[in-house]
Amino acid sequence: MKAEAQALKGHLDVLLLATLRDGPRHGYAIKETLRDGSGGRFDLPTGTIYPALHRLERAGLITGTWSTVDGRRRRSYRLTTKGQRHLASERGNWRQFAAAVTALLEPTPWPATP
Amino acid sequence: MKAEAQALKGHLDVLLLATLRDGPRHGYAIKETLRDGSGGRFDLPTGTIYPALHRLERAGLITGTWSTVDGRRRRSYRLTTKGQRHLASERGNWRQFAAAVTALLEPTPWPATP
DNA sequence: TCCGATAGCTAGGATTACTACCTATGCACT
DNA sequence: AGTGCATAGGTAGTAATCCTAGCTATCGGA
Repeated sequence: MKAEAQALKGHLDVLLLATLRDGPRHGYAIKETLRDGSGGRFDLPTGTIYPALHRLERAGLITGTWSTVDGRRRRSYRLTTKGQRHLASERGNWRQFAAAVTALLEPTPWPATP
Repeated sequence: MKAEAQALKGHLDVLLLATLRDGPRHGYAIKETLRDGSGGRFDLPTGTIYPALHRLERAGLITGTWSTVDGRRRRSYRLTTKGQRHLASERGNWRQFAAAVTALLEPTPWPATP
């Protein structure tokens, strides 16, 4: 398994929710938003995306509706109210997590906190 | 399982290596360094620490040596050359990962990039 | 006609952090 | 003397989740 793989653990859900911030999207579009929004870094296989979306839907954070566009079945997902709240709180959580990791990795004792 | 738990996945190894940056430490001291260095955020159980250290040793990133201090057995770990290289590259990796996640989470289109 | 992009899906494997438990020493308090 | 806590090490088994590998299907272009 790639090293990159494990790094996402626990953060994928927030990222998926974030892609729905500006309106509903279907799975494949979410995948592309994630890829493009990360500069190609998070180019996840559909085998990662779809199960994760089902998980989020089961958790009541997103809801999906079927539609057909050009003969292609699409399932559009949007954030529920619960999902919006969750996104907001997880965003704060990420900031703290990232700050803690960074602090441990780069112990630059600030060049003088005035 | 706690949400916090999954968040660490894939990042624990780097954090453990980082605690050895300034010299050898034994497992319990590593646990404390992690706890204190993260403001109490990463207060990991020994059942997480020790297996992870064994994993890192198997991978050749750290080496441990037994000693006895005050009747207590201690296993002191230090970074190998390979481990130092790994830490350096993973630190860069973390920066990029964190930047990508942050970019996706907070789409603040900078207030004007001059 | 075949291939790639789009669009959706599942089963099973691999990894990893956790819970829960165990042993043992030294010290402080009762 | 006995109890509990911090220190110090460890294991077995479980849960979570992301991946690989595979599947179906439509549409447009080479």
